[in-house]
Amino acid sequence: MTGVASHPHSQAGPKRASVITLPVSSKQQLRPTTGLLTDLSKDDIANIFASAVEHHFTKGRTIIRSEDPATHLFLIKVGSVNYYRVTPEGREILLIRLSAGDSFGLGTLLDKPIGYIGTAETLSETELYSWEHPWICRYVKDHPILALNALRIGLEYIRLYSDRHLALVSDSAEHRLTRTLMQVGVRTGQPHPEGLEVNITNEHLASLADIGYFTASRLLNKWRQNGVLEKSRGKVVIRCPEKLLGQQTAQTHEE
Amino acid sequence: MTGVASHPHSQAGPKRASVITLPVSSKQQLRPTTGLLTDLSKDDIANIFASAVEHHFTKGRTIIRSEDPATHLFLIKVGSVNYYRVTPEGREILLIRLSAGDSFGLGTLLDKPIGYIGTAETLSETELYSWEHPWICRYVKDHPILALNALRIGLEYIRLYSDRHLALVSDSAEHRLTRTLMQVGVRTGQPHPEGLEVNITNEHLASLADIGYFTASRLLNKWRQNGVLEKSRGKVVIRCPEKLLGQQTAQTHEE
DNA sequence: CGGAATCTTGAGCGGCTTCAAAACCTGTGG
DNA sequence: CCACAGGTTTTGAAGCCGCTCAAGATTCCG
Repeated sequence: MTGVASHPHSQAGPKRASVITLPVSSKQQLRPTTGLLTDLSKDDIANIFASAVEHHFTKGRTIIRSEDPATHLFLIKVGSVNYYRVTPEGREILLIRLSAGDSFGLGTLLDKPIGYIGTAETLSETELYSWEHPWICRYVKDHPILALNALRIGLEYIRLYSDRHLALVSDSAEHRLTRTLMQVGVRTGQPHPEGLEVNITNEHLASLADIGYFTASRLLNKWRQNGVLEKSRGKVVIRCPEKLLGQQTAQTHEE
Repeated sequence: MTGVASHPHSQAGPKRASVITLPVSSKQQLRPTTGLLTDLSKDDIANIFASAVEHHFTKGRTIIRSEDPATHLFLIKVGSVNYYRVTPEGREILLIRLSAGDSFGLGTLLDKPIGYIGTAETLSETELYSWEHPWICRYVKDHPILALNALRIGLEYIRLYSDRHLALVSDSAEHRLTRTLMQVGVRTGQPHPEGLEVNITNEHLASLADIGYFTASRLLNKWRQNGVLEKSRGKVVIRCPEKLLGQQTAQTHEE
């Protein structure tokens, strides 16, 4: 759940997202190096999109469901979706938040696909491309690079996921929330006169950071009082990332 | 750390490990469906092994180190290794325990490999095959199936890893330890007159289950007193798996 | 305006972790 | 054969972080 954040960002366009450098001290990789369609020729890419089906989803729709047999590969054109799993007790655990350029259903590249790992649900109006298993599967045979791109993405997920895991067993709730907030900010944040704007609820933030619902609220409030960020319903504006990172060690010298 | 367990089991031999059914109620997949070399022709496999370099390691040797650039692909011939990462504070967090038939260093299939994710350290006398990045990389170009196998393995890891994560945020320490014990038992356990023998220390078990060192000792003792298992230095013998699973709900009605 | 979703704030407590110290087991070498 | 050192395990006691629960305030939207 935690910082799983980062992800691909390329696709249709000939331009590839460049790796941006962050005001983050640690060596964690916040931006992925490649997307699913990286290194394919323009013709191939055109071909792929020509074979895609476009879908339009309203907010709050479920696209795929955890455990279902994987039949379609998806790539997000515009919008964002939550990718999560549900515990036996019914709690939803966010694995990652995907946005434009990200893909899911990678299992469909396999001849005998494994079931979808998580459930994908739109957070806003979302458009996405989809391909059916037989087609994508045939296509992979001719373009092995696709399988390699998927492998790279998968390995990056594993790394990010183990990052989150390490944080969960060795960091404090506070530390984890800063990590998560920074990562989500970098991935899906929007420029804002006052800083970096992130559209996310406390609940989702908490789930991504693997902390309690209320704990998140308390921490965010503390930071708001410190002037590090602003908070309103479903939105966070990070004013100074540096200070946010600093909080971890500086702790609450006040209160 | 947790149930990461399962993994490939095929390779040189023409026989493929069949999926075994377990006395485990949940639908979790304890045995992987394929190994890295699945679906390659006999000739190809022979070819691959002909190009491999064999290594021999004594107990406690480090084979690869987390963050190092990935230069070699490894496949375990015989023995077992711990695959772990280290927290900033120096604690070792076990990601998975690998054994014969398992491979690591999958990032080397990529043209531009990502660094090794974890550190691999032998637990016993271990023999393994290795291939250098340029070679394996060239080979993948001609045999895309390799990339697909690696992708499948990666996706299975992601699922197992998120399983572990869900368990960590929603299950009790006790529940997690039973899960872990069963998984390790199935993967690396040996037949034993009294039940299933698992060679592992409390410390490693605890790390895989994401629980404290001492908590593991206490739980194991409780179960030993209930006659569910036997414990000695570095070894656990599971007498009745069913009861072990039952513990979770049955709790300690005694004490 | 009403209702639903989101967020705040306080108080209590509980499952694990942490720390300390001692017992134990195993292989090694004298 | 015994003793010793290293790694492993046990057991007790104390304490804390963050979860849980309850109840209210706030914001949004139709």
